[in-house]
Formats: sequence, C-alpha cells, structure tokens
Amino acid sequence: MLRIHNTLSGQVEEFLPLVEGEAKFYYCGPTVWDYGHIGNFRSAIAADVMRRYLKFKGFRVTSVMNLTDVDDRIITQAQKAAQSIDDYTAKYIAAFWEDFDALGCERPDVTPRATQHIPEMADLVEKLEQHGHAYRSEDSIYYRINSFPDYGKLSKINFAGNIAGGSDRVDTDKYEKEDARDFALWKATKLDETGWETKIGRGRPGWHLECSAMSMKYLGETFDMHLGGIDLVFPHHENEIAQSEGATGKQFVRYWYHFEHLKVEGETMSKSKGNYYTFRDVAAKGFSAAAVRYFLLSVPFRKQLNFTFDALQGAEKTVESLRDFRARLEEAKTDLGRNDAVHNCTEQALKDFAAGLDDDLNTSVALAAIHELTRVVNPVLAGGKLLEDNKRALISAFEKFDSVLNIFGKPDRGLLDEEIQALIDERQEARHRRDFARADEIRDELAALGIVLEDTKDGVRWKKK
RNA sequence: GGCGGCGUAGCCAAGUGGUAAGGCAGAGGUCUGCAAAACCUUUAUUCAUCGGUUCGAUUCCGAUCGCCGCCUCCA
Repeated sequence: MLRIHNTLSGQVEEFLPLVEGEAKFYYCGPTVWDYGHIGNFRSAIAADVMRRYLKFKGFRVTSVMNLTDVDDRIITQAQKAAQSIDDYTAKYIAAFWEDFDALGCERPDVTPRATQHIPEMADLVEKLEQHGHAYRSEDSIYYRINSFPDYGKLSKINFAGNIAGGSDRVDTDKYEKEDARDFALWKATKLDETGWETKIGRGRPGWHLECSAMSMKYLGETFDMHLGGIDLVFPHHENEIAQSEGATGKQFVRYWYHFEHLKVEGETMSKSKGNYYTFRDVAAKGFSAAAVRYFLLSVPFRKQLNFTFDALQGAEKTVESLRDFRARLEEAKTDLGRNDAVHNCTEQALKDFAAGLDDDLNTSVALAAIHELTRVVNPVLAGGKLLEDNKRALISAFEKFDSVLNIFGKPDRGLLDEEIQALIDERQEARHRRDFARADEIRDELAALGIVLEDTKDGVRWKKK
C-alpha cells in the first residue's frame, strides 16, 4: 500500500488510482536553458524513482514529462542569436537527455514540448473564454481568478492578507488586469515578435498553459498524480488547476507530490553565491554519475537535502561497495541447498525495502534495508559458504532493489585482456615463489592501468577502478 | 509582514510518546606475505535553547534563536 503526502490535502494518503492497476502522472520538467543544475536532477530522479516504484508495485505506468521550450528568455535569446526556437533549444535539450540518461533515469513515456502543442493550448483558452474564466485586454487573454472560487486550494495562500500586508515585491505587470491575481493565458505579440497564429489570435502562450494542455491531452481530464518541485506549487500548479478545472469542470489531479529543494553547504544554491553546481561541474570534479544519483536519492524527496562534497564523497564509497558486493554475489561458487537464516534476512530486506518506499517514498529506510542485508551476506560470501538457493534469491532481490533505485549498475567485467591475465598469472607464480617484490610490482603496474586486485581463497579477483 | 518546512554524532541523515536506523569519516581488532575487500568492536546518557503537558518527550504544546522556501513580473 503506497502512501504519499498529497499537497492538495496536506495529508498522507493511500494512493488509489483512478483505474485499478494503472498509474498516470505528469511531471513538470526543467526549462530547457536551465536544465542542468544539480537540484533539477534531484527532481528528475525523484520522478524516476516514483515511476520505477509504481512499476515495482505492479502498476501499468504512463508518465509524461514536459520540457519547457518557450518562455521570455528563450524567445529573447533565440532572437538575439537569429535562430529559430527549435534551433536555439536543440543543444540544451540534447545536453539534458545526455545527463538524464547518465544519471540512470528512464525516459518518460511521453515528453511533449510547448512549441508543438500550440493548437491544444488555443483550444483550452477558447474553452475558458466560453466558460467565463477568461477575458481579453489589449489583445492578451487573462484568467479571471474571481470566476474560480477554488483558487488557492493547493497553495493555501491567503491573498487578501498578502495584498493588504504587502509583499516587498512590486507588481510590474504592464497590462490592464481586472484583478492583481489574474494571470496571462495568452500574450499578444506584434508581427515582428515571435508568436503563433491561432484561432484565438496571434501571440504566445503564458507559462502555465502548456502543462494544462499537454497533461490533459496525454493523460485525460482527470489523472492520478502530478509531480514537481515545491517552488512550482504557487503560482504554476495553482494556475494549472484553475485552467484545467475551469475548462472541464472536473477534478484535474488527484494527488500532488512535490519535491523539496537542495541546499548547498547549508545555503540556497544560487549563481550569485557561487555555489551553483551543474551535474557537469560535479562530474568534472571526478564524481561518478552513480554516486550523484545515490546521493540525490538517499534522502526522502520531501525533505531538503544538504549537498556537500564530503557527503558526495561518502556516496561514492557507498556505491562502490554496493556494486562490488553485487559482483561478488554473482561470481560466488555455491553448493546446493538453502540456509534458512540467509533466506529469512533476504525476505526481511525485501519487506523493509518496500515498507520504506510505501511510506511516501522513504528512500533512506529502503537503503538501510539493503545495507543491512549486505552486512549479513558479506561474511557468508567471504567464507565461501553461500548456498545455491540463497544465491538465486539474493540475486533476484537485488534486481528488485535496483529496478527501483538503479544504483548498482551492470557488472562491467568485459573480457580479460590477455596481457592483463598474463600479468595476473605471473604474479601468482611469483607469490608462490614468495617473490613478493615482483608480485607487488605487477600489482602496482596493473593499478596504474586501473585494475585493482584482491586475493581471495578462490584466487584473484580483479575489478576496474 | 503572511504562509509553509527544517534544526539529531566530525559529515550526509532516518525515526518514534517508552528510552536514538543507515551511510561516510575516525579508532582498535580479525583475515592477508603485505595490501585490497569483508567482518567484529567502538564513536550522541542525547536529538537548537527554554518552559509546559505526561508515569515518561527527541517525538505533543508554547516561546525564543538559527536556517530554507513561497507570497499576483519572469521561471
């Protein structure tokens, strides 16, 4: 039974999909030009873990992730570069997918882009106009918040208090609006500005429109889950609700799940503080994608995570030893039979793993279950006492763990270079002769090639560093 | 000013009304020719501070301090 914290109710609720056995969710992905910072990828990984866990639970999953490819900045930059929006965004989108793949995320089922859904957005605006939720002002089209009494139900913002109490921000909107809260659905553009000709006129979409139009197109007017960073709760998701429910009269999303942000060394990540890291920055410092993924998912997504290089270094070690464990498990020579103690621990770990994730995706608890299991199995492996049935069950258990977390990676042994094998053989002979100087020399030589040796009862293990 | 989240060992952190998961780092040990890997032992009388409720609070309530996010442009 998966329980998730639903932002809409503010409560932890059991996840009951609209159609039994099917789970459909939408995830607000990054704006393409700003795709790469490490916090964005924590969200992407969170959505990935949600998707994978729903599959683990046996749901048939449909996931949709948008990549925002039109906003003021993109339009400005593209114009400055004298490029089409497609040409301008192509390189960012390619880089995004490269990092997304490297971080072990599965591609969502559908990844629509705003620029390819202009007619759907125009349809939505037209419906809103028909229902009295939209009005025109200076050729732009605005959402009339007064027409939607539920406005604010997600973010629970007290607008009256806010406006009266006074935010220190200044309303810089230059168009005429009926109400300060009203937001743009469609912005009129002049002929020399980037825009689209549609049945509602020439212009470009407001930011919130794309997510309403695209999510309903691919998932239906009501769907199960909507994910995104916590900064999107207001106004973006609040406005999505207003747009979608205003147009259809139906509940838009049943469960809203928001990810908390990353802090860096205890502070907000920002360019001005110089602590703004992209995945590529971190990779350039020598950290592996596996360690980054492990670190970013090691704390429940609804908690802020403090990003430090010390902690990342720890994740690097942890991932390495987990991967090593899995390799030793797969290589283990076994006798027939089954050890009940090992069997029980395996079963318990699977239970604890699922129980952790069932609790609002508590990845910390799920990981602890894995670590406890390795601690039980490691001595058995080291003693060469693993039995066949246990081995099979353990391999299957780790496949299940990894189907959700994707942190173990595929064993990457490859075929032994004959030269390397010859050196390993020579070292063994030297050791038998007790010529340890020569043996160590060979070990150092291999280390320089990135090959690490371990002497075990059954001979020499080696792995790539 | 309004709303929300957080403050647990050197670091990253889970968690609960009944006496502190897990990982990394550190120390000692087992194993090893030496390593590596692995394992064992060890590291918070204490969960920001101060009060309150309770037989009992890190967990509930209140206050204080500190940190983070959101508060009708843009995203």
